[in-house]
Amino acid sequence: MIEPSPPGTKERMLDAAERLFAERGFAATSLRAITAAAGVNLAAVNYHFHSKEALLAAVFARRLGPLNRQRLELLAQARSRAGRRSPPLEEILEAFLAPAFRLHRDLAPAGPGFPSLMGRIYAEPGEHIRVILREQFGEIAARFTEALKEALPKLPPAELYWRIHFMIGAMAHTLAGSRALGLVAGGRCDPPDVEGTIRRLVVFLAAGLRAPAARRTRRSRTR
Amino acid sequence: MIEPSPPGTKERMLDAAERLFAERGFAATSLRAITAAAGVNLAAVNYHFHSKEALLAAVFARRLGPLNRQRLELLAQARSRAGRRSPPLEEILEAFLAPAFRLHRDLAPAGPGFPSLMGRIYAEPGEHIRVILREQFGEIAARFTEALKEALPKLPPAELYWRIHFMIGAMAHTLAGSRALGLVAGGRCDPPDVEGTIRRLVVFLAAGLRAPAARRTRRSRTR
DNA sequence: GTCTATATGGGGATAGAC
DNA sequence: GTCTATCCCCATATAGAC
Repeated sequence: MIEPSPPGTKERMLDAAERLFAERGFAATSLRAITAAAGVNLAAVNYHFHSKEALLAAVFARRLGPLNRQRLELLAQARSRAGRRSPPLEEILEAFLAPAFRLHRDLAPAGPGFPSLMGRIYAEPGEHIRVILREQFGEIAARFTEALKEALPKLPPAELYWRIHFMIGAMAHTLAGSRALGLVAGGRCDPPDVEGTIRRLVVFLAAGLRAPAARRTRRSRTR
Repeated sequence: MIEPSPPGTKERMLDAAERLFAERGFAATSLRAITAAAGVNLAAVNYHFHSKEALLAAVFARRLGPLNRQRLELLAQARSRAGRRSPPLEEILEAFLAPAFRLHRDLAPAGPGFPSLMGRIYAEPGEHIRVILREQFGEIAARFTEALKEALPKLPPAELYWRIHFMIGAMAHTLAGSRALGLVAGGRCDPPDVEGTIRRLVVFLAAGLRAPAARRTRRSRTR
């Protein structure tokens, strides 16, 4: 569905890198492990890509291009449905969140590699990763921040920025498919239910974003 | 305030490890870098701790013991204030969140090492880390899940588990002090304002947790 | 484009003197 | 408890044959 043709060397390496980076983290994954999993020679990684870092960048570029295009398209659809008003907050959130989560399903045979990697990447240090994030998310962040501002005109901008930060945290952690869920739920949640996850996250985030801004005055700290 | 006596070799190593693990990630940080930063000999790490993984576990154990005790104490205080009723949702959230964020301030001279590390650790793969998380957070997760259930009696348990998951994601991402904030806010948020951050996060999460559970029926997916 | 072989450096861990 | 010196392995990257 995504790529029906038999994968060549380059694609097999991207697939393997995507999966192993997601499973073990960037620094902990060796090029040897990747080339072995892909069934290609070790030297191929330096022929097709330049370096390990460039391989990571290629992994991201391959998915995030289409993914971000889909996000913007869903946002545009929501805008055209809304006419001159702001689209409903829920539709903005869904346009942002759903494409990432649906990769879980659409890439099912290849495993949950990329979404999990995308969820983790926000937490990984390293300069190259910062660069990848800025390049891939800059426009998306600007467009959705603008849409959220219109949908929440009464929220002070600083408050909105914080809440977007919280939102990204919730999204990333959920995408990462973290073990932490098992800590608390004992297996009672259902990770494969992608649409349910999106819906739950949208409901949660919409309510959080709509909350009245915190007032300055609360009881003084005792500690 | 936390440790007035001059730090010995072991403490200096824990300090350096905490900071470097937070800045560079576990796998990307060498023991050589840690011992150099601490001003101790390389071999000391294998004398005082057993291995690199055991050093990481020691870093966590040193902070999470007091931190989790403080969380339970704040929860107990909220319970006693509330009498026979459930404590307000906001106070439960604050009991859970505030101790972690206040380390940012209380450990200020040593830098934001541990909170940032704690925020990132949820996203790091690796079996040892999973073990650390389970041992350090098991009781906390159980106690706070119970308190949240009482405060939100109408919320189906499965929904609550998901929302706790979202909550941990927002907390972790915020603790990690992520670069992503800069992406969206352009420096208009104020990370050092710890109490403000706690307040904002509590307001956001309380609203999300209180949202009516999502209904099954929404418009059918077009894609 | 793909392979073998290797250069070059760094990693964690440890032995054994002091 | 702390040091030096070293073991042994694995990392990324590249050279050069096919």
